Amino acid sequence: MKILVVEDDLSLSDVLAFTLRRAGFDVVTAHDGLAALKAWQTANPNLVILDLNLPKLDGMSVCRQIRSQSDTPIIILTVRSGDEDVVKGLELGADDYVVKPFSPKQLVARVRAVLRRADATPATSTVLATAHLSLDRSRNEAMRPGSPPIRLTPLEARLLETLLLNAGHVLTAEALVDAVWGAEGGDRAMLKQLVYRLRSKIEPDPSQPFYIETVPGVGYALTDPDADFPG
Amino acid sequence: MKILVVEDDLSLSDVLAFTLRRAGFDVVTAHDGLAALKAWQTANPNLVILDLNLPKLDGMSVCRQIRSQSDTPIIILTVRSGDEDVVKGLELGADDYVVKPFSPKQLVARVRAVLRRADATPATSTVLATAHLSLDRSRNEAMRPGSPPIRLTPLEARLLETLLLNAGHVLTAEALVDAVWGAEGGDRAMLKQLVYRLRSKIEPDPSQPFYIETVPGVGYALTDPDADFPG
DNA sequence: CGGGCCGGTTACAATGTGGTAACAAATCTT
DNA sequence: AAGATTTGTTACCACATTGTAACCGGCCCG
Repeated sequence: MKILVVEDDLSLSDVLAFTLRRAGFDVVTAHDGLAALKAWQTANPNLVILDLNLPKLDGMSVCRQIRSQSDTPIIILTVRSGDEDVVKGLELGADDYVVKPFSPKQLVARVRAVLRRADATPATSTVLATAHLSLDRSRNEAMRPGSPPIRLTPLEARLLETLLLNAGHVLTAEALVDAVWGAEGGDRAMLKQLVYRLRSKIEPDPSQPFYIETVPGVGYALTDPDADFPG
Repeated sequence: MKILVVEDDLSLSDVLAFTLRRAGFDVVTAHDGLAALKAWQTANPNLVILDLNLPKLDGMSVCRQIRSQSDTPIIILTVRSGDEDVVKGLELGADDYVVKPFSPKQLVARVRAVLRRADATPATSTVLATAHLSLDRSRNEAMRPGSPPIRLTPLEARLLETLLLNAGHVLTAEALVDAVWGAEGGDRAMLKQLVYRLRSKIEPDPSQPFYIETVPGVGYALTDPDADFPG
């Protein structure tokens, strides 16, 4: 996975590059808008992290340019908080945004969430599975051995996918909301709702969940017989 | 939990160390930038509290250095308020900052908040244990060999976590209250209550506690068969 | 011997959280 | 355009969690 980081503050750019590399990504950097576009064309990254105020060509324009030619996921980096800049960035087609200051962990989490969402879309023959349960991501169907496939709605499928990708681990409500709805929209109450709907489809006895475990005050986890002992 | 305090003002440094130790942390101190880096490498702390103006190597550089090699949480300590220094520190990857002058309680609260945020995220081995008892912090479950897991409430889990982190050592009531409830809220009476509730869940015979020992007039301690014999 | 302090225990109220349900708005199908 | 599906919204209930107070018994100390 290759990430293009566009940030004019060199020290911050370094920190970002370091953090992302340590998280296992390839990183390319650019420090102004024009260089960003050039780098984007030559490096063809899977995701762009984009500061909004840049020399030579501002972030908005870069975002618009990239969006007009592809649907590479874009995460906007902005110091201004809580106002229309953010909204505008998202309107331009950005997939998420992070407001400075932010912690490295937070950024990596967002990057992962966006990438997961992005490559979940295409109808590749993605089948995720544990011993008990599998999900055909191209058809949005959940299957249990010996039972007919169950049709899921897109949101339900994304939720189950996220749980499946972390089978055996507890995911916080916040992480799940992020993974399913992204930065905008999404809410603990809606997650509750969605979990309920998913359970009522895949749990043989919804009143006593077998697959989706609740961890009160924390979140949910998918039961995995092959749960990995720490390593 | 080990904390590295980097502060050149010796009297302040002493106060910090004392405060943090009383709150149940291990503390290592350094008084200039170079010593800080050295101490960081050898002590490998879970969190760094970092003054910005230091002799020999300034705080910014120390921060950048540490950040370039790990994501140990960093809290910046600064006397300058409300200007870009703080922002810059945060951009370098610090996780929080505290402006002097500050109250010890406030600092401890920030430290706890940052630590909680830091280790709430990953799927690291969130299992603490002694020979008799272990705690899965991600699920808030206590386990005794041969018995099914016991579900704990968030507060109970935090209490047990604190005890477990200092297994074999006596913790004062005050330290425990601080650890569980943070700077605000919390009360000796509530601790009594919480200890009772935790005991009734994990002690086979609550009337004769085996795990959680009471030290009258002082606090509580968790029994640890591997308590540190000197060496 | 009696009072007061301390910790354990019990009871209860206030609050929070998750599960369930019903309904409206938006979207997709046909 | 009509109907079905999906999603967002709200409300409600049951129960868990937490905070608060009171009570009891031992123990120290005068």
